[in-house]
This record gives sequence, C-alpha cells and structure tokens, in this order.
Amino acid sequence: QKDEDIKESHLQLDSKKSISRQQTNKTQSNLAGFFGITINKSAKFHGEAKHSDFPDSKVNIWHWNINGLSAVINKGMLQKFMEEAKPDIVCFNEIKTDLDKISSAKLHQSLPEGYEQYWNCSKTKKGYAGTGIVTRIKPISVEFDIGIDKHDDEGRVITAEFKDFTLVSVYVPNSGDDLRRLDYRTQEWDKDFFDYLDKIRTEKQKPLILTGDLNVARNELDIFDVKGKEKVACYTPQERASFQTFIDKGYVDTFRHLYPEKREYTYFSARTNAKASNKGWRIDYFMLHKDDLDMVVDNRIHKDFNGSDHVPIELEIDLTKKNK
Amino acid sequence: QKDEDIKESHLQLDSKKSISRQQTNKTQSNLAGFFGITINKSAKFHGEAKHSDFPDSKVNIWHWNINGLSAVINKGMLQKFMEEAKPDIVCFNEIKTDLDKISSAKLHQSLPEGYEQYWNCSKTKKGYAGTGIVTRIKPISVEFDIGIDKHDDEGRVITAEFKDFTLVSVYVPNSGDDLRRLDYRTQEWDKDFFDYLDKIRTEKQKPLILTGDLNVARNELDIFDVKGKEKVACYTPQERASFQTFIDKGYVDTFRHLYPEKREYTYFSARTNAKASNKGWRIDYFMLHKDDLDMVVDNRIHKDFNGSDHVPIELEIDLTKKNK
DNA sequence: CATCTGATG
DNA sequence: CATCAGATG
Repeated sequence: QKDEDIKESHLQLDSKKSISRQQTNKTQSNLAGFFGITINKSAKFHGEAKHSDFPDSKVNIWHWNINGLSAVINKGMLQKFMEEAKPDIVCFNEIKTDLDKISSAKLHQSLPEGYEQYWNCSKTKKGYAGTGIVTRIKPISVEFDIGIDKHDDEGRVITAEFKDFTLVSVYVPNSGDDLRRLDYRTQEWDKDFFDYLDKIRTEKQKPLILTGDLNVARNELDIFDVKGKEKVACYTPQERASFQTFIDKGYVDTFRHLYPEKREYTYFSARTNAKASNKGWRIDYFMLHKDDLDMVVDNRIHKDFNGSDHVPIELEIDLTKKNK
Repeated sequence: QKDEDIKESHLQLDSKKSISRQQTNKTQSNLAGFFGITINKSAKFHGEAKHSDFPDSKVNIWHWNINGLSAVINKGMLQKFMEEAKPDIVCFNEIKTDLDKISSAKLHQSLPEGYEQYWNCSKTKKGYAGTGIVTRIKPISVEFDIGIDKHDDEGRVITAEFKDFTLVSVYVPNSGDDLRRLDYRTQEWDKDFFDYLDKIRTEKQKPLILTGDLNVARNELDIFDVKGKEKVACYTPQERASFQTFIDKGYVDTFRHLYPEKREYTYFSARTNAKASNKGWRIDYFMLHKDDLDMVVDNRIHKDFNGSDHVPIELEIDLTKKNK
C-alpha cells in the first residue's frame, strides 16, 4: 500500500522532481513539503503555501467537521467557507473519502490560491472518517497518525509543526449508536492519544494546539438536554471521565475557559431538524496546555455557517503574547 | 422464507381472516385476492379492486419501468402517473426495493382508491429488479415467477389472469455493462421464459398479453444510433437473435406492427442527458400472438412523462373485437 | 447520472 | 436525516 501511494506521487510530480522510495507514508518531510504535496494519497492535489513563515502576529486557526468532503465541495460550501473564513490554517474532520474519488478540478476550484493541503484518508474502511489540513503558512513538518498500528487505519490524526506551535488535528472515534466501540474509544484510543499529545509537546518543546471533533460533550452546559444521554455516545460517564483525565493533565478547553457560562453548540443531529431548535452538542474543541494559554485571543463558534451537521470553530491567537 | 412471508400476511390481516399455511408464496389464489393482498411481501398494502369484471369493452393497460418505487413515490410521480394515465391495469418494472422499505402511508397516498396491488420483490439481491401489477379489475388469479428456481430469485415475472386475457408483466435480465450475464440471458432465461409464455397461453386458452422492459432493441429503427452498439447490452447480435426466435414463434411487437416506420424510444440513459437530445432506445414492449391481435386498438409511447429513465407505454384494447 | 442498500454518525 | 461506497443499469 505504501508503494502504491508513492507511485501515485511519482505520477503526479514533474518528471525532474522525485521522492525517495525510502520515505514512509507517515512522515511529511521538508522535501515533500517543498513540492506542496503530501505522500498520503493526495499527491494529485498540488498547491503551494503563500507564506513560509507567519506574516502577522495574529493567526486564525479553524476546525470544521465537514461530514463528507465531496458533499461540501458539490454544495459550494467549501469554497464559501474558504472565502468567508479566510483561515490561515484550517483542519477538516470526516472527509469520508479517498482523494481519488474527488475531482481534482473541483477541489482546486474550491480552494483559493496560496494554500497547501495535507489529507489523511482511512486506509481500511472506505468513505469513513479521514482528516485534512489546509494552510497558507508552510509547515516545518507534517506527520500522519500516531505511530500505533491499531489506531492508524482510519486517518484520524495529522500533526503539523510550525515555528511557534505544533498543531494536532484529530477526529476522535465515535463510540457508536450501540456503544459497540465505547471500550476501544475510552480504554485504548483515548489513553494512547493523550500520551501521544504529551510526547509531541515534550519533543517539540513548543505550544501544542489540539483541535477536532473529540466526540464528547464535557458537561450539562455542552448539551441541549442531558436527559437519557448517559447511555448515548458522546455523553457516557466513561467518555466524560476519560476526557476529564486529559483535562487533569493540564489541557484546557479554550472555549469554556473564555466563556464559563456560554451555551453554544458545534453539532446538530440531522435526524431531528435539531439546528432550527438549537438542540445541539458541543463536541468540537480547541485544547491548549495551561502553560501555553497566553497567546489565546478568542475561540468562536460559527453557528450560522451551514453545509454540515457540525459548524466551524475558530481559534485566534497572538504570537507576540506567547509565553516564553 | 415462505414462512416469513406468510407470517407477515397474518400480522396485517384482520384477526378473523386467515390464510392457509399450506399456501405457497408463488400463487395468488382467489382467497388471498379476496382480501386485496398478495402473499409475496406486500401484505401490508391492502386495496380492493373497484371492478370484479371489465366494466367497459375498452381496456387500457400500461407498463412503466419506474427505476425505483421509492424514488417515484417521493418525487410525487407515481401519484401523478396514476391520476393522468388512469390505467385500468398497470405493470411496473424495477421497483428496486423490498416493500418493508416503503412507507405504506406514502404508497397508499400515491394510489387512488379502487386498485389492488401485487408486488414481486427480489428474494436475493436487495434493491434490485422487482415487478408490480396494480389493477382496478380484480384478476381471476395471480402467479409470481415462472416455476424454475434459477430464474425465480429476482422478482421478474407476474402473471395475472383476467376473464378475457392473461397478462404477463416481465422485467427481462439485463446482460450487464460488461455483458457478464449475456449467456445467462440469451441461452437460459430467454429460452425458459419463452417456453413459459407458450405454456401459459396453451393452458389458459385465452389471449396472452406480454409487457415489460425486454432489454433488447429490435432493430436499427429502435435505437438512436447503432454505431458501436453490437457489443452493448440490449443490442448484441445474441440478444436480437434470441428476440427473433420469440417473434418467429408468432408473437408480434404491437408498436412496430401498428407503426412500421415510427422512430420512438422508451428508454433514455441518464448518463448523457439523452432524453433532451432524443438519444433513446425502444426496449419496452407489448407483445401479443398474431392469432390474438384483433382486439388491439393502439399502442402509445408517452415520451413526455417524466420520473424515470424509461417512459410509460400504453396498450389500448377492445374486448368486443376479440377473436373467438 | 440515478437508483438502491448498508454502514456510519 | 445525511453522508459515502459499491452494485446495477
């Protein structure tokens, strides 16, 4: 499978350029970054970041669970999002596709000039999960997945290192309608993933910004009605307790930190026309370690943006306020 | 599986009514007909025929390949069709569903009062093939399939006997994009099905009216452009030759018989916006034996009716002109 | 390109 | 209810 990916890259690259066959599909080196591509199935979608470093001290980072890349492109909502949000960096969840399935012309049309793209697609189940990072600031490096085979099949993590911070985009496994994956999620995934975050933060020696659909509502304030939700995925005691262990490690839910009382949701089930009646859940987050919070300016939830069952969230940071 | 079907019937019938467990799911007896239901998975959809015999000497029989019963219902096109066509009897092809999947309320709403319904769903592949007959004249008997196991899995045939004729509704197996089923279609299905028709006509000793998507275009006149079509399903030499053997047995393509020069199509691929440019095929037919043709008044192709990739066709007959 | 199913959320 | 894949036409 690795061979296949690399072959695809070769096909798409100009013939004089080349990527070493030794390169794994898990690590995005400076070399590949220089070509504006990733190795992991997205070689066909070029793009060159406008900036090699942050042009401004203010940076806005967005996260959006798009519930299908194909759908948001075809509805014109990806283009609309990029034009209106003008993100410096945006992390996508649930792309739900292999990139071979996406028309490269349509994707190109949806993304303004000056962005480069990194996509991590599910290797096993097709049309499932998957993440992406689109950025106009060139990352120093990009890594896919967390280096533990049993967690690395579904394209759930992309880690992009920039000069001033490391950004981790995650789509946490949902426990399932019947909670069939609750044990895997809380006892295996969460533990290993939280360890991965600690490891990255220690290794890189710079602030870590985590964002994504964490598939857990933290508290009563984060769900429209707790009644009967203790046996519903994203609000089981197990998931909430597991999330609490992460918070106990020192990581801070920036939205709740900034707005201790605010009731705003990021996800509205399509099953019950939930958005119109504001029956939502807050399950998409930005999380920073408490020692790295100084640079956080704001964290907004953009409820009015349509196109998915999740709405986009935005973190604004100020690099001049970074804790040294 | 038979047990299951019968159990379903029981559930839906008034408790004082009952159907013998001995009854097979292949034969619709007078008893079940009396309840306005069929045994074959459609028990939940009642309905009572308005007429127990032909109220008029003129009878109009329609056939329409609807490309998905669910879709035509949801688009409102089934209701529109029933209201505009006012068929005495209509045969549907490609219902593409199990009736459990259809909202019985929606189906009820789409069909005017006074019709009873017979549905033959694919037993193996779900969402595939399937036929139906909806009639406001109560049939004397209704049979499903042709009594040969290898042909009877996909719900392709319903035979309804009326006082003055026997009606066979068929959805002939398509040979497939890659012709993978061409041999089955021409060497197994066609042979056995044509024999079945002869048998029915002999046994019933009354005119046989065959209608359906026969998945073959008879001649150059029946296809918008023959170029390259010799290797395309519905126009291979094998399919056309097989169809010719049927014609050689004495069965007459009523449309071509009435209109020897007319170029009208019944199917327009959705793949190329074919309907707007009239790039169609004539693959839906009414066929009667040459000895039974006297009662045929007209056979119309209703090109302007939308809702499917096929258009409805109509046979008008006059029972007073029946050959004795 | 349009239908259906089945998995998933 | 809405996404995607894959089968089928």
